[in-house]
Amino acid sequence: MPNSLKEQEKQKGSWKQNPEAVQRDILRIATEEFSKNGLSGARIDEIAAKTKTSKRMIYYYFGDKETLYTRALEAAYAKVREGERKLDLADLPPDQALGRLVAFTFDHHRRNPDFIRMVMIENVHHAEYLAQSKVLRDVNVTAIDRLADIIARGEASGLFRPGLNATELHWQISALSFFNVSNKPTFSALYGGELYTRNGQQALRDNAVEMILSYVRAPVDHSK
Amino acid sequence: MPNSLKEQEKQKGSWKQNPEAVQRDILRIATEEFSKNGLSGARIDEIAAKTKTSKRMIYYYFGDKETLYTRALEAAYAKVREGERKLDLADLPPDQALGRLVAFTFDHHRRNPDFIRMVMIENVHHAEYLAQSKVLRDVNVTAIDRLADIIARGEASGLFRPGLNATELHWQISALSFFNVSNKPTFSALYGGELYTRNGQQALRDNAVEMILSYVRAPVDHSK
DNA sequence: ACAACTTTGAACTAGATAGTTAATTATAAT
DNA sequence: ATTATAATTAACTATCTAGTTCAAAGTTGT
Repeated sequence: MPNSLKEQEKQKGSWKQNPEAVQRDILRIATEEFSKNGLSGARIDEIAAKTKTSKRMIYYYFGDKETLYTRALEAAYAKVREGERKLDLADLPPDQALGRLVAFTFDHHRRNPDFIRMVMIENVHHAEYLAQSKVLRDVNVTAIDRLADIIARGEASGLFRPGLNATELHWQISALSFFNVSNKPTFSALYGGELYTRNGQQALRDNAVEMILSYVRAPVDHSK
Repeated sequence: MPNSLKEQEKQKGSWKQNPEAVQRDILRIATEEFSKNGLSGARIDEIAAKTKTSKRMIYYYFGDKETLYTRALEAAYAKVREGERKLDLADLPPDQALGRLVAFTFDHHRRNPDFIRMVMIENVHHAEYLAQSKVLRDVNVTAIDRLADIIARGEASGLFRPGLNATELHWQISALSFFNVSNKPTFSALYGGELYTRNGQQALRDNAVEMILSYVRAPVDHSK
């Protein structure tokens, strides 16, 4: 019987050293598993089985389960915030910039359900691991800075009402974009999947853009 | 040495039968523990220790951990939807009714973090337990019905724009109210606690009301 | 009085699971 | 060549934890 592929791969202990790749591999699988099953739900043996390497190496590089989870959480944040940097809004007029930011955020969250689930899980854990991570504080302020810039330009041009708060606005955009992904399972189970069809999602996104834009624009007197 | 209180309480096996109370007690503690630690994070022994009764009785009445979790989830939904029934909006003009509904929902979610956490946890589990529960489907449609009524009255009076969708509107109100509680830990950790002070929460609530109201009102032409 | 149900309490089991040990081999940099 | 680091493999341990069993006794409705 000729050598199977597996035998060829594992042939007589020959391998390359590549610490970064091994750690990336572990981290990728760990993110999948934690995101799918939660911190206590995920199994180290299961993670090990799905990596190209072994359980031993997980402990070699990460020490324990909680550290692995923290690293996976950090990596998820970093990856998502990295994806956001592609967006350049500085050249657009403030209302268009904001509309595009909302639409982008909505889509971006939708494309990264694993990240959303990591954040959900971290919230279930009262953010105790995130709170201990020094890495994470810095990555996230950029989101606020970008909004502050748009607000400043909007107010200066008179397009936006005065007194807007960047953190509040970020909260509102996040709420609409995050909930859409985080609560899809229960919402669909209770009210059907209409909002999660292609058309349903497009409507929710357009509505989100509209809600945010009409919120920031100088208010119109409804009393007359 | 005289009888201690403990000895008096447990005196010579004499007790009242009260199956409902025992089950309620178990369910109350179970909700606390599941809500705090998640399904796999919660410990049956811990739940048992905090009840007035024993682990044996948990299995006597609920069979296994997953059933206990499902019952706790059902009870949490029932309790919260019950609390919502106090609200009577039929006599108010539609825009006031809607504004009051949004403000109420925002506050109501805030007052019931355990419920929110149960729903978060259920979403982490892809709503698999909720999906199997027959009880839960029915309890939740009333929320939609109430909104459909407000929309109908609003459209008829010309106060609201045509074409509003009750499920979409419910989604929007839920998103703003739910996210506020569910993501408080990570949001505070990343951006500070300003939005979760008394003033911050009041602002978020007022903004939510305003966002929803300006969204449903007949649109104003901004182009002129 | 009888039977069905409820409650107590504690010890026990079987399996799962995070983390370890140890012996060994290969690689890469100097 | 030497040495530190990277990688492999597999068995092992200690603990935790869901769920069970056993033996008994009190309660309640009929």
